[in-house]
Amino acid sequence: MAGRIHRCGGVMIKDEITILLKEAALEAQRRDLLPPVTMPDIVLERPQNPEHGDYASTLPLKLARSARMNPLTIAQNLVSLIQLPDEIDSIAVASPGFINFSLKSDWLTKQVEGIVSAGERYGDVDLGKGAKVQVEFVSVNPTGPLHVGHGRGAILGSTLANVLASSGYDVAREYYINDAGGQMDAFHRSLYARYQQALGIDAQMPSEGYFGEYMMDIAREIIAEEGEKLSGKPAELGKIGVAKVMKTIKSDLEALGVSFDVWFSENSLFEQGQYDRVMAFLKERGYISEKEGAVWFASTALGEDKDNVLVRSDGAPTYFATDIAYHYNKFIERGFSRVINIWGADHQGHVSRMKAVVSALGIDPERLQIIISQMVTLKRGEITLRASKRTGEIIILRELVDEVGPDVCRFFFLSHSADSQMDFDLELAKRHSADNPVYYVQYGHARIASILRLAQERGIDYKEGNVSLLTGDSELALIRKMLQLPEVLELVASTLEPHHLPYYALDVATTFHNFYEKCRVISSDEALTSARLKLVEAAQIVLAKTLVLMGMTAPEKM
RNA sequence: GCCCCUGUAGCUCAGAGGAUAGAGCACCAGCCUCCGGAGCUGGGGGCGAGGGUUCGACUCCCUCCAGGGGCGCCA
Repeated sequence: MAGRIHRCGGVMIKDEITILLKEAALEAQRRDLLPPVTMPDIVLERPQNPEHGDYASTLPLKLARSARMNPLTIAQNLVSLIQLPDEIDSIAVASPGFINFSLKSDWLTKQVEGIVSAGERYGDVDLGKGAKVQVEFVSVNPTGPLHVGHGRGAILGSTLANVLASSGYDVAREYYINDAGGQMDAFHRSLYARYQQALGIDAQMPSEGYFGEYMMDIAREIIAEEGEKLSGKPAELGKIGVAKVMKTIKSDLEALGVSFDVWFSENSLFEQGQYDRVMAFLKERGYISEKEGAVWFASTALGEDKDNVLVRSDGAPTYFATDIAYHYNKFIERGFSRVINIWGADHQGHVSRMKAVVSALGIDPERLQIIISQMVTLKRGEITLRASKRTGEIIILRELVDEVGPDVCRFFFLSHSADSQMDFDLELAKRHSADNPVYYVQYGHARIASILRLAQERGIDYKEGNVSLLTGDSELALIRKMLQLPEVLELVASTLEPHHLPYYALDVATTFHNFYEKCRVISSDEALTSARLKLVEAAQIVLAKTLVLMGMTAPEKM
């Protein structure tokens, strides 16, 4: 049993210490060493200064006020009640009221075995307990190729989905295809105009149409495949066009390493009757009103600034209306316990009314989490490249991926929090490609692979390696860093902030490179060689896992 | 006018109310008889401004300044 706890690494020991503290606090209250005040949440921190141990608690500081006691006294009282478990080397009290825990180094070294035997499952945590969660992302209208902002959402979503899957959730990755509505209409009419023009007929582009050059390319492609037979059949032509655009979108996403489990069609909401059911549901509950010839959702009744149109006076449902049906489908008909949507900053205004409507549907709005990723502006040196599909000045995602590669793309986008807007300077990205943090991390992995290759060539079997020989500072630092992986996963999964991953990857690579500099792995000392090879293998597992979660490659050679 | 996001080192960004605010790049000075130098070690430099809450604020609240986005019977 003890072995199992060790195998799980940091999270387990962290939880163990938390329980220890809580019990000590309760015991202190029983013994009147602490007044019967309500207990705050016990959180363990990772002190930045290694002299302060592996974990620290500020519980005494938090209790001081309500208990009307000196925090140092509380700390000392608590520590006196804690029995030192095997894993812990020492518990120290530090001013003004910290309790610092240091892990035993032979416990630390033993964890290397745990990492190696867990393999690629190392770091996984069971936060979700199998709960069904949907991550919906990208969901771009099939009216043109993806631009860089969409790439950001794609990377965010796919990484988040990876992390949630490793955190015990049953994850579904979904792309919502807006294949209905006004913009689709504009696309059909634009394509038909281009089709006619390509056939030498003088046709007018609709004013709200799509002027990008790709529209002409699609029209020519269709002519090459189908000839003139689609003249007079704009609907049929549109269908072929949408299919072509979707194919491009899929392949652009694949180039970025992004895939989906479900491609959900907006049209299907009408075909399956979900749309009608939801509207009836809302009407029954009095959320629907009619004025000015249109049908409205009474958002103001739910605290919103204004009501929103569901059905336009021309009878066509709005995007909002179909989105309501879509979310009804997600929560009620498909039974997701949590839904995470990743939207661009231009959809920010949609957030609160969507939450309002979800609660109108009788669903706890907390179950809908919306991540807004701020804008991306692409630059080439000082020149800002504006992305707009309608004007045709598109900065295609594919162009970026082809220029800098998917790994650089993913790492770069991931290392910014979704809340911060970002500039992507193509020139800089290319100029810095040699001393890029991406390569720093991947180089670490390749270096490890090379060491393990050499060991194999020399026929070294390190299975029996004795990890307790790993007592050097740089060796223990590497182990400590590796043990943080489950905590990082927990952090990312609970905050839905994948940007912590690249920073962790950088940290692991740094501690590994540092270890490599200080410790020769393959040497004449056979016992030490075996022990260090085990450590190196564990480091490879951690680095590879982090890279894979980020959707990046873990190269054996560079 | 209202709403959302942002302001941290020369640049690009991290920082779950806690101890001496971190990383990459850039700059300066060092490190190769040996497993991959795409590496390692050291150095200089920073929380937009002002109030407040707190034992303690980059972090929470308010005001101001600056930048970005949104306020359609578009999506």
